[in-house]
Amino acid sequence: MTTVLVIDDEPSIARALRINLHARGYDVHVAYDGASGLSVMARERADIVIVDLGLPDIDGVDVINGIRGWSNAPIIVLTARDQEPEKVSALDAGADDYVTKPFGMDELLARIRAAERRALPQPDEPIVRAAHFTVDLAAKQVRSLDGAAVRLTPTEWHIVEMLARHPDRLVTARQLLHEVWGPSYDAETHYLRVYLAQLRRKLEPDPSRPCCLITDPGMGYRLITAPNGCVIQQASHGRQNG
Amino acid sequence: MTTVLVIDDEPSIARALRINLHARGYDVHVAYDGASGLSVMARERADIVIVDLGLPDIDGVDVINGIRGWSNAPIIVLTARDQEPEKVSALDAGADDYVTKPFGMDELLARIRAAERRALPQPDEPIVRAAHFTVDLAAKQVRSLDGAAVRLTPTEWHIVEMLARHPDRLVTARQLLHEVWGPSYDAETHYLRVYLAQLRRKLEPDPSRPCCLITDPGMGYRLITAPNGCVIQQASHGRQNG
DNA sequence: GAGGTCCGTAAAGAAACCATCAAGATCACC
DNA sequence: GGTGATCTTGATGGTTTCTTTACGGACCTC
Repeated sequence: MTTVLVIDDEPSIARALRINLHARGYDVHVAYDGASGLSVMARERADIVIVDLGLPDIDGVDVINGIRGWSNAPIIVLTARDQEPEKVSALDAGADDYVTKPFGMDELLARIRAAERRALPQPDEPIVRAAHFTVDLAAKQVRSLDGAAVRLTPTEWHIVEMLARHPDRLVTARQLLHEVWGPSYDAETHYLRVYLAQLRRKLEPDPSRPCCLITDPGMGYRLITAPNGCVIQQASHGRQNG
Repeated sequence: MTTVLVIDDEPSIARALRINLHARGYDVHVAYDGASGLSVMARERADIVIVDLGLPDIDGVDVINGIRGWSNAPIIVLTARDQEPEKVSALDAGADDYVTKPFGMDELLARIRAAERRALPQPDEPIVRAAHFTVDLAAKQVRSLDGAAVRLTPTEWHIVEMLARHPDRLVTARQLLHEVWGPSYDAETHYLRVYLAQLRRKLEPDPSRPCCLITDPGMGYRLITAPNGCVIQQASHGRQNG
């Protein structure tokens, strides 16, 4: 269940928020000043914070700073102050959104949903496994099977990345040149020969007999992936897992 | 460099955005209708999208849906429509923020910064361990292995923080410059060389042979993490880090 | 089998990039 | 106003990367 912390000293607003949020399945905590807001946040670890700027004790921006010191939970400012400098300072302090009173409850709820959605973990980019190396697209890194990082130049990486984003599929020379060198290099197929040879020297056990970086003569290149349980001749102690 | 795509059919708005964003170091693309907006997005992979709802061809919500089909880039709606149902449907379609015209440029820029900030990864583990030091992201402190705090200048910390937020991942020079010095410093790669040398002097046992703060020539920098209790072996024969 | 096209390999100069030292500029603070 | 810390900028030398040239082999066509 998503927990929302409301920090607002206006009882009517706090009450309206508690009722509406609770009706939609949120777990709601309410604090009526900044100090108790910070302490409730520390205790309850709310998933989302809604904070007024005009609190009786602490300035709202300091509340934002206090939370941002240790939490990345989305913070939505809900306040009557509508001057631009206040919006800017609140947002730059770490607030995620800024809604001015009077506000529409449906809009606020939609903004809460947007904040929730952003907080969901983003799917990671995959790691593409070939028979003798792996391509980690997120880390921009190629590792040999023993886990050692292989150093690639920017151009080399760009080519491997392009191939790894289309595993086992044919990538035409034109596509590669277009993506790596730009639209006016479509005819420089020789660049590819030079760089593919370089990559095979770095990544293939027998560069003259490539088994991962394959040439389709007249067509282009493709990166052959290895099935997960793939048996490699040596490197038996390895930790390649599913 | 952060790339912003503006989809708006009002020339005056589009022009104002282009000028202001460009002046702050963003790379700006402009599309004047939904169809070309979607195609520019597919081609340029903008980091942030600003979209009007009242486009001449496609409805803005459909533009949002079209982008959300394959991209998680933050989308900020900038429109004259201020009815609540439209806000709700745009936000629920996947928009991250909703700003109504007339709008303050400073506020919009602050909302863009907030969207950028959210796109930074937030590691769940607040302490990142490298072979010879640890980075405590919550406490904003670097400690050497014996537990002594290492004194870093604000800029030095900012760089270490950025690297530690992407442990083992490549961080490009542009990303670092953009985050630490601001959007208009993307070309000042020399700053990075100076500061990385400084950091290595403070954090690496042999600064001329870094093992934690690694340069990938032409690509960027990387903070190499160590598993807990890892014993570092002397560089045996080779010279490359693994 | 001659000729052409495509591919793989090697190597060298040019260009871009990086590490380092050090001095000037700026700022906060006393 | 002086002082120390920090940030910016310049200069130099070494290294890496990119581009280009050259050559030999494989394959297909005629």
